[in-house]
Amino acid sequence: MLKNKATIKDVAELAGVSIKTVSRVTNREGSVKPDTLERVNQAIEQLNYQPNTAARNLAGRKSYALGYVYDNPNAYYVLDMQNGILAECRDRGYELVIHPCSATNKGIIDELATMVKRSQLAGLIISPPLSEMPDVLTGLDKLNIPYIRVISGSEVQVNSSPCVYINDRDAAFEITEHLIEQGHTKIAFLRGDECHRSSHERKIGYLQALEKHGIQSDHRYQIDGSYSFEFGVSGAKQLLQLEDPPTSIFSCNDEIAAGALFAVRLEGLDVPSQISIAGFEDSPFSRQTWPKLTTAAQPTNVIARKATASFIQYLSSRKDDDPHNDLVPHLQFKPELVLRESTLNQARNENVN
Amino acid sequence: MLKNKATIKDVAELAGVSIKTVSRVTNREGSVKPDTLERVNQAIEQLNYQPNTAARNLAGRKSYALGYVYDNPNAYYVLDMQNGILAECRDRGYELVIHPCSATNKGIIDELATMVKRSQLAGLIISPPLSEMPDVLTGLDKLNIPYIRVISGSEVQVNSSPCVYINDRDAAFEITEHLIEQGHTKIAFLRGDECHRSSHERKIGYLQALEKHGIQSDHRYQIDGSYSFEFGVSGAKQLLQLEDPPTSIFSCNDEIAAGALFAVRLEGLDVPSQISIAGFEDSPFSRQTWPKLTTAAQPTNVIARKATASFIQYLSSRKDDDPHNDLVPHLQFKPELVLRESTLNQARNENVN
DNA sequence: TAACTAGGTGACAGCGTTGTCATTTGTGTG
DNA sequence: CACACAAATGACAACGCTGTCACCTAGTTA
Repeated sequence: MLKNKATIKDVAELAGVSIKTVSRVTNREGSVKPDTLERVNQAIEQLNYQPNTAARNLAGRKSYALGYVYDNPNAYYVLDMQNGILAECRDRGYELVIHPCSATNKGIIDELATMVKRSQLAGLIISPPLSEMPDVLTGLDKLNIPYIRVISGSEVQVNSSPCVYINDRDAAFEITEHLIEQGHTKIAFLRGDECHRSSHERKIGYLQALEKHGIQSDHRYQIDGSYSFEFGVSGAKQLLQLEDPPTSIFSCNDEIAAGALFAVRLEGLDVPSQISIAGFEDSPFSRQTWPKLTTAAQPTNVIARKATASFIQYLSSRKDDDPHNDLVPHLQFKPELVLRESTLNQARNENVN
Repeated sequence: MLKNKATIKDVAELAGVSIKTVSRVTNREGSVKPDTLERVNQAIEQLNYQPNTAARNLAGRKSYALGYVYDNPNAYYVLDMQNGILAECRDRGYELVIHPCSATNKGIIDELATMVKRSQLAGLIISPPLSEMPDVLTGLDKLNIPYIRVISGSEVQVNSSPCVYINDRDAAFEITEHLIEQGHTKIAFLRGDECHRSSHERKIGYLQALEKHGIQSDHRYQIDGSYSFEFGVSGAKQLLQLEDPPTSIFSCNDEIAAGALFAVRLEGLDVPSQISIAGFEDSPFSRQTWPKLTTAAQPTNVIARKATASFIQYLSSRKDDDPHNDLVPHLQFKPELVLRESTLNQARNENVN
């Protein structure tokens, strides 16, 4: 296929040194006299030598590959994460190994361990819901596999592993407050999957906003479900059948909101004049409805990139014998409120695009 | 937990064979007696053995890594492809390097060449629209980089590179014929992106069905656009404004169909009793509408998997000095008609789930 | 002067797998 | 029964690199 590349031997021969010395140079180990260094570098340049990664990995030492582990049904989210991670990896000369898996799989830890070993991964990047499962994390800790995780959380947990916190709680608080400011007091909440921490965080934010504004929390308005269009439809239907239905629905994500919107419009209600609907995530769903959805934007791509950058930094600086250094990265992001027509009475816009 | 991973030696010992025989099994080289094979496979399973990629790459002249190259806005499609490829790669002990890129980028060939070299890839898997761009293909041919591509096409092009053909044409024919059987004669067609061959193939199928049944093709009913929800909305609106609007709309994919469905229902029309709508692809969109969409299912995951399997087989069997052997894989798939409520007058179902 | 240091350097043994080629086993033939 | 020939299997040397450890200088100390 491609040209046979120069090996370390060729370089050594040309520079008149042993292969070990060449290795010292390429790995910046030091202990090389300046003029030897010069000669070797010249030979490397002349032959356009690039160390063979396979041989390098085989022979031992660290690897230049990360793994991205996910179990998330949301294709948009996963691809956004993946693209962000990939962008940073390319920049830093790292490889990325993708690993979709099933969180319910009992042998998940073995599976991950095998993969890490096989591909000689330097560490793992883990997104929800896997990143929020204690068993998985302690399993990895036990095996001493480094990882950074993205989770839903409003506060940094000190002394824990590298982590990126998405402050869903405060963002949900803001969305709810926005609805209250629009004059709503009967605000329903459609919650996503039990196993996603974001479901709970967003609900907490919702409840806190109600409390702050002295609105009684009403259990009939709070329905638990899953992050799906279908639940949005059924949840909204259930709400509308109440003798005193809500005037607004805050859905735990855009997919649910799209379902709710669909169901509500089928009942002949106008959005937002008769009922307001808000989502969360700023996924394509939120723009592919009419009216477009008010939501909270989490720039997943950017988050993934920054997380990856921090993680790489962390990996190369950390000492194996000193796990408790102060360089453990803890990033925080808060999704931004995005106001659109689905909750804005005054700003109705008939244009779908 | 198995900190020390099993090597080929351990497997060989447990199975009572030489390491070479184990290698034969893991690489499906053949020349292994059934009962030996059985024993080795059992040992592999028992030890949870996974070949070390670094060692393989080093030892063999070939590499055990593939690249997946895509430039496709459809997250569901990309992820389906990716998961399928990945599943097969895992089975075969191959690594996968993901490479999202921009088809409009002028230096795309250089970009791919660099990546192939850096990651020592054995070959590339390419999906539309990149797989349908002649410049890209000839560029890769020139560099002698092996690839398999997935394209929309109804006929095998002999003497070309490995290829997977998705017979969109015949499937579109069937969908159109189904609409005709339902009594429709005013059938509109909303076409997707110009640069996707599938747009054209599906339209050809549509036209052929009209012709076969003696229905005059009407240009006012045929609108070109893009694979997006927005186009579905605007396209449908445009159709409904005709003084003689169509009684059914065949959309080039589910996203367009979902948009069309949305627009049509906003106009107060009932689906399917007043107007029928069909999509294509069987994406989640097709199930997240009400009524659910009639569509054509292309099992992307399976297709990706089989394509990968053939490609690996091809790569390991092919001789560098004999590029024109008869083993060049040419797979064909035809999307299956999926009948749902959006086109079935008799079978209306109020249940959204 | 001998002994001791430390900075440079090289010889060599793996790392886990595949390729090559030799060897063993089985099968059909005269 | 011996013989040829194919199928199945194994022994062993790569593959390109790093880790270990021994060695060789000079320069320093007592």
